[in-house]
Amino acid sequence: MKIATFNINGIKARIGALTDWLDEAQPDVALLQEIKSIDEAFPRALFEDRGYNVETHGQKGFNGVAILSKHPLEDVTRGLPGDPDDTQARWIEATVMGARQAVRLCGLYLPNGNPAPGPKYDYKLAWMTRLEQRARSLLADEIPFVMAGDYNIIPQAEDAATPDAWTDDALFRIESRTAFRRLINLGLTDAFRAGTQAPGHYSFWDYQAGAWNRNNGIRIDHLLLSPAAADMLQSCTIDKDIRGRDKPSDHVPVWIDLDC
DNA sequence: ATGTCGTAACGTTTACGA
Repeated sequence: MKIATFNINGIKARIGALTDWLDEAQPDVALLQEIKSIDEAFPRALFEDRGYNVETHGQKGFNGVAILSKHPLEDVTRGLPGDPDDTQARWIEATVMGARQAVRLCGLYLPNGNPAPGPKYDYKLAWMTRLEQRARSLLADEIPFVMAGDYNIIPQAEDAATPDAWTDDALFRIESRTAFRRLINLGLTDAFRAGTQAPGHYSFWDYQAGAWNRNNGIRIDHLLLSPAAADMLQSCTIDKDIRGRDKPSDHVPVWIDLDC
């Protein structure tokens, strides 16, 4: 089963680029972030016509996540547990049936957190504490799971072309990286790092200052796998070439092949 | 070159978030 994460940076502006990629890549599941749309305005027919089931968790103008799946989606839930006052649309879950077993899919758009320090950074770190609690709960459920999305975390220096430029940034500050490490220390696998330790692999290039042309990127879009899901991992691929197309998102798709 | 996008709004330009 091909499961992808893709921060599309606005559905209205990305209809062409997104449908082109879907038609070529043919993922079974696409976990989308930053749809920047309310649910009612999401062009679901575009994807239903291509054989996808569509579940959204949107809000006006900002944030918003969605799941597209060629297989039926069951037990869909919206919102990361742990703070009833959190109104930001950053989390959606659903269960999909593989050939042999069910897999819980979690799509996430982790807060950016800049400027740091400050209230936005505090929100990011608090959100990551809730994320860790959700991961612990899912581990206890003993269902294989995938937590995929825009983590807004550069895990290590090898994941940035110019790590020194990110020292004080919320994406690379020690508290952010430590919170990401806590997820890994629970036993979760960073799918991309299961395949290579090499530097120079990125999933985001800023629109500014010719970042793409200079390959000044960062790797911030991740798929974390529970131990049972990691046992089914066949490969993890970054669709880098998507960034060079017309009207691209600033992120590219990252996907795994899961033998489930 | 305080460098680019996407979205919203008392819109024809500015503010905000990234």
